[in-house]
Amino acid sequence: MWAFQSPKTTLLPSHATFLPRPSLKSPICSITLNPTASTADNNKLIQSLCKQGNLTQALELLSHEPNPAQHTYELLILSCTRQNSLLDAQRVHRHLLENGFDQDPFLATKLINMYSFFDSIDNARKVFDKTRSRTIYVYNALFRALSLAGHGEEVLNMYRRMNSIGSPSDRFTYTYVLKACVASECFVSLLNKGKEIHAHILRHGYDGYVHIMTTLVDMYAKFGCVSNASCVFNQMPVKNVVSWSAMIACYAKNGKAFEALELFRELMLETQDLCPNSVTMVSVLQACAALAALEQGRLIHGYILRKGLDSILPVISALVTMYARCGKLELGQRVFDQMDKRDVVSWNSLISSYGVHGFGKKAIGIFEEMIYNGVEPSPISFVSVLGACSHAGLVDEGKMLFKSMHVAHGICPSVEHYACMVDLLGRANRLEEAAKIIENMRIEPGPKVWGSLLGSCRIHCNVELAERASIRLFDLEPTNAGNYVLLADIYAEAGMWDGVKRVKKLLEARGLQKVPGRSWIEVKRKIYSFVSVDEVNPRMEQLHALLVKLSMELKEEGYVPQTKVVLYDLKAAEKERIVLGHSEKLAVAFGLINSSKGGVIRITKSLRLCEDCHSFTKFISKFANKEILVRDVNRFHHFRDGVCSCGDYW
DNA sequence: TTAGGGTTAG
Repeated sequence: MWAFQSPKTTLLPSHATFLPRPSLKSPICSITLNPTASTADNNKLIQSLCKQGNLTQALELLSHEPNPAQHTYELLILSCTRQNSLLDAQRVHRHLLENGFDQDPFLATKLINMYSFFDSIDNARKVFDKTRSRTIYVYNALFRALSLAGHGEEVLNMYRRMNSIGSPSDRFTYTYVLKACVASECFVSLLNKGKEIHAHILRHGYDGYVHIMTTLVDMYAKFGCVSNASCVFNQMPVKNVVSWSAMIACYAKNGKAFEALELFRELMLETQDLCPNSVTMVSVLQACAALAALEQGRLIHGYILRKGLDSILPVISALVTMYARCGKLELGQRVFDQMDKRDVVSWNSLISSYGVHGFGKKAIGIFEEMIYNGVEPSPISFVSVLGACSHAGLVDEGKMLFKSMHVAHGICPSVEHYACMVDLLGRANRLEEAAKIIENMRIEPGPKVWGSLLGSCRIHCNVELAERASIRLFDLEPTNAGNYVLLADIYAEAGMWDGVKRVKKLLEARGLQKVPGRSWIEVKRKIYSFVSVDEVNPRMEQLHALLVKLSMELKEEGYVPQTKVVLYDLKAAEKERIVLGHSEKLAVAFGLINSSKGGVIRITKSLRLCEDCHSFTKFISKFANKEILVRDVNRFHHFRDGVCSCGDYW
């Protein structure tokens, strides 16, 4: 047996004593061997080298030791992942096979976890396949690895086989299998699988485990099934801060920002023993950003400072986004400037913030500054910067960036990137070029890409291309009412009333309804919401009266109502009455009544701002001498003195 | 031996 004596003997533990024998020099790492050391000594030495992080010497010693212990391999595997060295990991694996440990289920579990860490899923699978004694740990490790790698269906198939051979699941299995349901593209079929597993959990009495139930809340959240998620959450016998955070995140991510803030309020008021943490705060900030609830966001920022959560990177990135999305770009920039360290997500937050405010060149500048600072762009960096180009009409710059993605940064364009390019070209009325991009795509264009094209067709009223995109969209997303409405809008603008009727019939036949646009405004920390067809809102009469008065006055100043988007073949006066009731005009009127002199009116809209509201708000900003900030579904419009920051390009 | 929620875009 041979042991190595490290030159840094002071680092070694007391058991690593060396006999006074003539020593040999290792050619590789200049450490001295002790030929009399026992296997036990060698194992101890390798283990201590691993614990010290000295993987090179541990491996060198391993190559001379034919009888390493199970625990030695365990520490070596851990050390390889800590040092992020796949090559060393494979060396350990080979050694382990040569020494007859290939059927050890404990080490198989460790190896599967190790290969999962290195994203080497084929190797993880091979280890599982070769292990005959498949304990629940081995199964769980593979389920975890496959779920993380996005192979959800494979996990579910194996889970079925596992059940059929009578191999029992444990509480860990359920969490991994639930995760598998959302680790796949085939959402519809796997939602049903998730529901089946939910039933298994109830049947086998696992519904008291907080981890499993929280994973279940998260699974329903990721499928967009908010009511199922809240049902599970409400029935949980024990909830902790993670369960609350999962439910708040569910609301924040699924367009229920009001509910997210309300649940956070409940957490603060009704649970004395639970303290929100950084993860909770990120979702709460997202909800504030979605509602443009600046005052609430400021309060949350104060809470974050008091709790010392202001140095956590995801929290700061969410703060940057919150301020920018509440119209306070300069505050977002200030938070970013004060960061001690930044990661790619922080940079992406700032890039997209400038993007939604229409500062395309500035967004490109930040993107370049990020690279100059040694931060490699991520796929989302490109989505952000291409989006910024699109809002600002920077077509050539966007095309260059798109090209550089693969050439300079080795990132293959995904569906999201193609959707950005289609949007960029489409908005700039280069629709044929946009269609050409889709034709030449190397991957299957999904609904996002066709949706971008249809959106651009709506802006430039291109009936022929819109029909082409719609055929694909109605097939890919048969229940998305928004696509039908866009096509109907295009027909209406083109005066093709038969087409409008046809699409409306299709919408009805599929049991779908047009989702009305909604606008919000925050006044004295309270959020007021408006929809155009709101008969129960007690303020409606007063707001309508004000809008009629304003409309008459503005017409004298040159305002001409744009009624071409009304989906009915009606007389001009009737169409005018309909567009005057749009939700953002109601919010503007409410803001005029309730804002202080010199105060900015901030409005958020759930859809794209319509042309009439855009023109109306420009006039109001001039003749009421008001600064109005409207965030629509895509970007900001900053109205001041009769002009909009988008330059009428949106 | 293994587990749950979050960051940026669309």
